[in-house]
Amino acid sequence: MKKRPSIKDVAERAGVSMATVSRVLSGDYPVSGETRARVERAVRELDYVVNAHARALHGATSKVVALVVAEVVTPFFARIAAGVEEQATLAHRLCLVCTTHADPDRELDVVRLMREQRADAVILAGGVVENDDYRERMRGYAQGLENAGSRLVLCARPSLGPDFPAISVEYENVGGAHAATTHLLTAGHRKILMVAGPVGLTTSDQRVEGYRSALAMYGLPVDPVMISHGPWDRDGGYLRMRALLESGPEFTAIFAGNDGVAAGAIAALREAGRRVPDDVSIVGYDDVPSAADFNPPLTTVRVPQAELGRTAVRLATESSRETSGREHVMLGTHLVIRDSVRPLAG
Amino acid sequence: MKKRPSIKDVAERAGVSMATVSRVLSGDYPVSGETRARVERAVRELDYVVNAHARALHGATSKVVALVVAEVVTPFFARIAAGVEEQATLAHRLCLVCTTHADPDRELDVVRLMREQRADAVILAGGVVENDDYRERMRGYAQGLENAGSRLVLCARPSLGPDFPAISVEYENVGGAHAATTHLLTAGHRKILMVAGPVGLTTSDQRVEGYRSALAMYGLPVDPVMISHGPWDRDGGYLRMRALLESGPEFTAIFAGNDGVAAGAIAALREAGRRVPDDVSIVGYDDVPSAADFNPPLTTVRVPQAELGRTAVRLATESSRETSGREHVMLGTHLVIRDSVRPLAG
DNA sequence: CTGTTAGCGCTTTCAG
DNA sequence: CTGAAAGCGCTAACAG
Repeated sequence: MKKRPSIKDVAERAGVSMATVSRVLSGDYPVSGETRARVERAVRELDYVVNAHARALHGATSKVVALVVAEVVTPFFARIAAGVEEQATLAHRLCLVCTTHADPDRELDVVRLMREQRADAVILAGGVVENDDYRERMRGYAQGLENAGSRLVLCARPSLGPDFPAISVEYENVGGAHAATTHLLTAGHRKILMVAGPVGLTTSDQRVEGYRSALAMYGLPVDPVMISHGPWDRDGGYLRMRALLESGPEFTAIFAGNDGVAAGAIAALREAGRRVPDDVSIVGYDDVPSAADFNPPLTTVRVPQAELGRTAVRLATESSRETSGREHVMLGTHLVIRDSVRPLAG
Repeated sequence: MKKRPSIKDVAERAGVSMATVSRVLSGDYPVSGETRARVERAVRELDYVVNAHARALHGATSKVVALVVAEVVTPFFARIAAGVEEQATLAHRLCLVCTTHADPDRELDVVRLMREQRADAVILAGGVVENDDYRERMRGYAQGLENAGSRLVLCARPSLGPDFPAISVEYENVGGAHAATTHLLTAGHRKILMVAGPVGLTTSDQRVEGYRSALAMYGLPVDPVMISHGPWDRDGGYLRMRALLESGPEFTAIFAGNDGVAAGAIAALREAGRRVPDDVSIVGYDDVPSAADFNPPLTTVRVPQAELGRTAVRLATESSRETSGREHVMLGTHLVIRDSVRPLAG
């Protein structure tokens, strides 16, 4: 295993100076055709590739954008990641992906690693528990990243205000929940259970807010027992629905915090002999790719995850000095009507 | 935006030499407690972080593993990615993700980028069309990567033989298909349609092979018209099933090349008034997370994607000089029985 | 234990 | 158009 060739080797082989090699490699510089050809041949013969690190030592940043998420398996994050990767490629950037498992310590480590890498942008994606600790942490990141020449992007989570030195890309989370609930309401349902996520998690809280506002719009009171908080994956939905069925309030419809919860709830409902949608209607959130294959096909709220990811990278890589990395964009959501909601009989 | 501090600034502020700073930063070196404290304080006050690039300029590689896949949204790849990321983190590596959209040119670009980055390992994951061009390309990668000190890992695709200088991590793809088909056979089905992927794609071809071998084991002939090749996503499954229903052979069961195809096929079947599993049984492949929520819950083959990803990284980061990056591991698959198969009536 | 001094591989003035 | 030389920020001998 011989040592890999450096620009010096190429220069020697081509009989030119290192500077010349560097010039033909970077392209944008007048070099005589003959010299260029010789260098290119040497490069090919040596199978030479530049050392990105040596190169990055000069410029301020390093042509990579980093995506930091809690985890990467759920369709929600996978689709954000796909959008980020796609746009990063378009912007001639590499895409680094890290997970935190929602652990602030891990997040701290990861953001710092990204600083070490001199990433152009660090994209923090997904809901969070938005307490003081969080805000302070973000302020620290923003500062550290900013005077390292890279930008912080908050994606699929609330903006921290127009004065906060970060780009934000949100989606109409509250609006989507409002629309979902309204859909149930217009179908005549009044006893609507909301099976939400953990208390405090922004994504879930906003969805609860949309649920509340829709009810309010109909002049209906919000009964706290109709809102269940807890883990919002399939298991959480299944377990909580089972408990609710056993000793919970009456209901004719369910607004599930996300499609995973909806899947679990449907399974529990079916086990209990309640037919969906004949006996109980349900709407989900996120529109995971398989929502159309659920039984019944799930009416749910489509979230533009890929677009969130793309936009995050686009803003981060294009943002001009004027805006100084403080822009804020809000993407829309919309209800996808399938077959899990029925007008209330009677 | 002032310039970011370098190790020199820290040294000055702490009143020591750069070497000393470097030593306390790397940790593994005797430094007096007092000096260490002073350096650490300076680091904190300056909010200093090392420059990973400058550091990487010394060592041969750069603590990153790269994952190269066709795309990142489907659960199959998302789960491999999750495994890779997880294990990379354990091995104190960063995880770079790139997509090729199955375009060889793009793949070439990406692998070269990874070489520029001095990645420890480059993991190529997912099925491929295994022609001469492919083999030659891989040989080129392996060579380039090898004498750059990093390793090539072939993941979820066939090994290129024990002499090929790459690590391979496969799963029992043929075996899983064999088991799936046998499951249908033991339920009494004889007219089994195989809705496979594109001809030549290793993943699909192996599944067809398992289908054939199971039939052969039962002494049954393999009728070519019973095997449909084409795009193997939900749409492909839907469209092809519709065509098959209109003017295809008779069948009582279906072996779908993957769960997406199964979902599409089920949708088409239902539209045509054929009940699943009462009229036709079906088994899928991959066991996507939502397979249990399909209508009916889908019997399918579980593939250990996360484990494939983890193993790929583990072998790449742990492989010793003796094995010289040539190991080959095969992971198991198994049938997950749910509710989409019924014994053939009569 | 600590400082000095070479580079690592590349880009970029500054001179030809 | 091309070359020489000065670093970029860090680590790794080599001396104290």
